[in-house]
Amino acid sequence: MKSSKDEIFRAARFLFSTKGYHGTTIRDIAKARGILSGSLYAHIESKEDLLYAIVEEGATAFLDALIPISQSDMSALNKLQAALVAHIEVITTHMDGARVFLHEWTALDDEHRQKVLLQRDEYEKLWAQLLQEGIDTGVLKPVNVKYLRLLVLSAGNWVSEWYRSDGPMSPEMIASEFLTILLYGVAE
Amino acid sequence: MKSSKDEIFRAARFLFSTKGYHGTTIRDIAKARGILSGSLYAHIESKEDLLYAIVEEGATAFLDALIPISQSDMSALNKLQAALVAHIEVITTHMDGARVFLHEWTALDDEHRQKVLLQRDEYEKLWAQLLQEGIDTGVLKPVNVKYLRLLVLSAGNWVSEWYRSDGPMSPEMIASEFLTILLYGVAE
DNA sequence: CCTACCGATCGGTAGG
DNA sequence: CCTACCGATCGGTAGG
Repeated sequence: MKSSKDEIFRAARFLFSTKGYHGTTIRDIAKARGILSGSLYAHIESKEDLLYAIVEEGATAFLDALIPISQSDMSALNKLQAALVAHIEVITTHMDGARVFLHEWTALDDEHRQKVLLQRDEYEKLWAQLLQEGIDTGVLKPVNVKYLRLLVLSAGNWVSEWYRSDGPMSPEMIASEFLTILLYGVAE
Repeated sequence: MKSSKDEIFRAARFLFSTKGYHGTTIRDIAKARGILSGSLYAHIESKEDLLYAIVEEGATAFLDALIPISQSDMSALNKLQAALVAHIEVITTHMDGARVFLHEWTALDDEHRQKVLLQRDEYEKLWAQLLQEGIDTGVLKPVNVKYLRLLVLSAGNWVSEWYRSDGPMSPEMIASEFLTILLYGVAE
């Protein structure tokens, strides 16, 4: 059962992802649903509230995917692999939401932005722990964890800039190729 | 000699980078220069023209840094190293312009966007050639060049999201650490 | 969800 | 670079 509210969110997610929050008007969203702009306010509180709901949803999707992996009893290497697959799968299966989370959180008001940054900090902390575990157990070289985390998440996040669901690369293939290069390098 | 026009460009670069093109008003830019919005039009043609000038400047900075490296007679490995350093230096020394180029080109009108995308395509082609040369001369493993280029540039581009000039990492250190991980991997 | 608006702000211009 | 505007559009609301 898709409610009107769901459809409004879907339209807003797509438009915010494509044209940005400030580049999207309330009338754009209404038009995508075939209604007039004033009618939106039966379903939403404000444009900013709509943005926050979408960004929060994105942040939560990343955390919900990583937390069970982080808490599992897999080996450090398997955790790393599972986490990279999960990260790229969140991006590729929720492209619009992930893109809005990654790029449009700057448009949030102070209070909402603070909340989202706390979620992002938690996500980054879990990744740092996971990589540190790999180093501590001797499966990863003793590199600077902050650099490594930045490199992994940088490459992961940028997938949202070029991934196309109708392209030749599946999420699993992307994650697998990235992981192989990261683990073993490209020097012959 | 800094002209008024230079100062307007500087203010616009900063504001577009921080709040986005659509999130920045012509009055924001004027205010940063201590003048009124109408007065801007003695120096610029339109808001969109200002955006294009800044985005084009960013695209050209990346190309101007890469082309001499690409055409030099360095070894493939030295080219790769020099190209990564150059890419990260363009980002870190022109943060605002690079960020506007990387994120705000979507706000350009069709004609300007096409021109910028041609520059981006050329940049990516040079990188692909450079990596292919590494594979052909046997210094890099025969991995999929497209994946590798995406991984390298993804990690490189995302630097624009977290780099702070007052932070602990210099551009050279970032490039060096990234290159070491990419070449030799992190698996122990 | 529509009709019918509102005040505020937008990018931009004419004439100095 | 300012004064003084312009028409268009913005996010949002009252009352059905």
